[in-house]
Amino acid sequence: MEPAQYEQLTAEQAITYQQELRHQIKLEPLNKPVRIIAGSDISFNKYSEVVYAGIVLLKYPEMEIIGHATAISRTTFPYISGLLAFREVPALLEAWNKLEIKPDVLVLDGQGIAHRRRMGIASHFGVITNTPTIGSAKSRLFGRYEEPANEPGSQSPMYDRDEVIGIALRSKKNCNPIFISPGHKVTLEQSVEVIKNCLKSYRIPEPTRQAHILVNKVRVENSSNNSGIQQFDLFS
DNA sequence: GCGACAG
DNA sequence: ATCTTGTCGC
Repeated sequence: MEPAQYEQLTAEQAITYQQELRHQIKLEPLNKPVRIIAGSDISFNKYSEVVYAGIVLLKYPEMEIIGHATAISRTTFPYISGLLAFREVPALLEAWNKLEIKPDVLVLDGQGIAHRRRMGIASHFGVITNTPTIGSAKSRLFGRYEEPANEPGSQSPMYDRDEVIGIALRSKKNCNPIFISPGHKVTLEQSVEVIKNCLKSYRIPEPTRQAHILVNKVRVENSSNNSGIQQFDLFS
């Protein structure tokens, strides 16, 4: 199924589709060393169907920005906990297709396999694009965990029954932890290692933090003109 | 039925 | 997610 058709799905059909996609997830070690990493995010105005998607490319582990791509799209698929991918993936894919260079791994703002059906947005995007992905969420969606110690680097596993599906990581002292889980084509251990190497002095890892800054800038610069799509002035 | 609930 | 000023704590 094409992401452009997600709009037509009912919540029930979306769940059925997740059940099919979950069988395609491969949590294997990364093929090659990470040289380029990317972060993605979405932004939108409240009550608006217009969504601003963006992906930022950075050198790893320097975290130097080397490029980006954005896309302005629309969606009517509502935000439903557990079905986030159906609302955000279509726009993210548009930005993804505009990238001049594809990263060795992509970090998405949300869960990977730390999801009831193991199909968080990171796993979903990774499977349909056949790309290594990592989920880095600001809050928990699913899974049980013990609060990690209040010390940078402290972590504790997230469980579904007796299965480890992610880790709660204290990325910064006195800040709530972030939730890391592999999306596709990467292991949980590598996911944690990569994210740790992406941390600066902020709670959020650089790829996702920069993507967030980018999409908000694009939104503010574009939502002033009522069209929702790129506007060009004839002559000037 | 009640509480939880990525962005 | 977005709307928003000040304010508490390290």
